Amino acid sequence: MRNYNKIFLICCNNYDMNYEIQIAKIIGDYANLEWKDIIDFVREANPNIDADFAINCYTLRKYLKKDGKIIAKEIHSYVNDKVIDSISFISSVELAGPYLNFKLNKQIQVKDTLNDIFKDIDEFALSYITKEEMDQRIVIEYPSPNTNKPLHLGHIRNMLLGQALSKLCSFSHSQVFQVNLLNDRGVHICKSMWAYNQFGHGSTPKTENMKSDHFVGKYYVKYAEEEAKRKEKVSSILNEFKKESSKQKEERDVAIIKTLEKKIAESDYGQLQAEIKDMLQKWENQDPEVRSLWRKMNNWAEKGFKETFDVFQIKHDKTYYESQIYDKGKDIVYDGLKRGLFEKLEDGAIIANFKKKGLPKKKVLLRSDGTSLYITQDLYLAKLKMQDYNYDLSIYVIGNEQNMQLKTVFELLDRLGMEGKNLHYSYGMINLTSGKMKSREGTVVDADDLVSELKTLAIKEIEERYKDISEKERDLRADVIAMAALRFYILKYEYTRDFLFEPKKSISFEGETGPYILYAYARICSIFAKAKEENIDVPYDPEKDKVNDIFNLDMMDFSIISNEHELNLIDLLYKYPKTIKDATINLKPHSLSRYLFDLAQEYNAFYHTCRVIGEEEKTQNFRLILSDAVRYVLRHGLSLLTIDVLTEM
RNA sequence: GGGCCGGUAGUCUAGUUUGGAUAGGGCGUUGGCCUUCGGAGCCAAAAGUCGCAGGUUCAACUCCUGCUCGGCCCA
Repeated sequence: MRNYNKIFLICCNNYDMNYEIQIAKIIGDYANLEWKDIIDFVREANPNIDADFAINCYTLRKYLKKDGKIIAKEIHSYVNDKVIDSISFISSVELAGPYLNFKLNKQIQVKDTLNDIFKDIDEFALSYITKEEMDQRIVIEYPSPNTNKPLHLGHIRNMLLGQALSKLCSFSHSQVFQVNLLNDRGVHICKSMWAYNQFGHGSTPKTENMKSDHFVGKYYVKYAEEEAKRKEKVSSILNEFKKESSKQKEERDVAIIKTLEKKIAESDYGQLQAEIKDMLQKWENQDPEVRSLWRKMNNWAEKGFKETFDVFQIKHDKTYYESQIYDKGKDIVYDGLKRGLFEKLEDGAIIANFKKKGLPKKKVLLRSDGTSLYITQDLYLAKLKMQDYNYDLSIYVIGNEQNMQLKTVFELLDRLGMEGKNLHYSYGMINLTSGKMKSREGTVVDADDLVSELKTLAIKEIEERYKDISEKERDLRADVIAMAALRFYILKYEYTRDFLFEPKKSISFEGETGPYILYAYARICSIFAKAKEENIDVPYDPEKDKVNDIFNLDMMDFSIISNEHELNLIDLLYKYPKTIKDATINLKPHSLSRYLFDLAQEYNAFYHTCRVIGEEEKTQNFRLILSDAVRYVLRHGLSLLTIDVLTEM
């Protein structure tokens, strides 16, 4: 005879209130299987069914070779005849065709859930994540910008995703190392430098009273304008050249092409290109003048980035500089060549060949003149990260336009026998109504500008509601609200998805938004403040941000629960650990965002139907503690998304 | 030419990893709710061939094949 008491004991253990596992164990006992074989088939019941969990017994045919309906019938009578009396957390099991519908004993669920939340919310939140899924060493690289222009909306998505992953992973007890790579050398920065030499006249961010990275970006735009102007003058020649050189090899007229090339080179446009190339050359040759200007402009860019990172509360453990590593990694390539992994072409270039689908047929790793490429540096940086952090997992937060590039890098690292897993966290592009964001065409949404626009909007909203608010308090609230709006807006989308940014419509403070969630939070606090005025004991004092440990859950009577909104809230609270697991293990911050919105939404529904203050004491106490549980979970979840809360808004 | 990703009401989107009961939200539209704890809110209604066509299955938004449209990348 199987030992049901054991199940009973586990169920009563507050550390293990995972009802799905308990149900899987019961079925496992019946079918002589491990609960792990069954757990995936225990699902949350469809919302239109009056039950908490359901098993579709067709799914069990894998183990029990019978018709699903017959399996359901047999398990149903087994559970009802032999098990249910010894199990307290299930109130009933019903049969519906192939479905077995389990209803929980709500009183037990409420007590277990609230107990776990207040006992240790971290432990509660992590209770679905296994030990093996924790305790990893994870390097997360983001946002790795170029230093020739300020950060834009695309970087915001990158930063918020990288930051959310970092928080989620370190919350689940992994050691997280956040690193950044500054792409501080190359043609792009030379262009800004060139324009500064032309038009800068020794000005500085200070003399122009500009944020320093915007100052650098201004010259990048100036360069682009200048280039366009000069290009325009030779546009007919360029077109001719393009036309001729795009012809089939046999049809091309080499003489014409050479003449056109010469004409272009002699034009202002050609001159400009030559000057940029020359500057790049000088940079590589350590020319003091070029290097000095380069250092100056990069410092401005980096300083500006840091200010923006501060606004987003981003801190990196380490910053790598492309200028310090771009030339390294050659040894890795030579070593690979020696080991027969790569191939040397007749002209001296070293390449890797691929046969796999989704990879290029070949990739040059080292040019014939021995100079390195981006990919050479990528290999070196991976090695460097391993030296620095000895990681288990290295996450690259990089847009999906670089899918092939990253896939190639990972394949090479594999081939070279580098240990540690690599993951390209490949997020989707943000498009504008006008199409793609292009910095040189000025169609980017600037990160700092967007933040300040949102703040202005938030200030307006606050002033409409509070005439006499102090400027300091107003700005503080506007700050929290604006950032909540921005963060939630970005983090509510599934990360792989491209999405459209419409400035006026996109970021609102109503509906499915960050401020909506903050509003629910503030409402709860408002109830507590009001209760306090009426000398009612409250579980949380919003004014002092202090938890009052006055409610003894063991002494509370949960038999009064009957309202569907109360039950919905309990269900949602119960689901929090599952959400955390999905967000953390599958690296999907948006599940957490959506969950928090659902919880806020359900609380608002509850709020409009159920009074808290002034109800009969048992009900009032229960609703106070339930409200506080919601408040606590909201705050906990929001903090993982780096969204602050307000007790008043 | 090749590879990868996506197509869900007027519109934006969740769900597809692991097939399972009546496909969830938001915005917008229409109509209600302020002498009750905050209207940045709540309730209700209208709105869907889940891109198209096949296939697998007792069962397909979900898996497979082909097509189509869009995005990105490679040559």
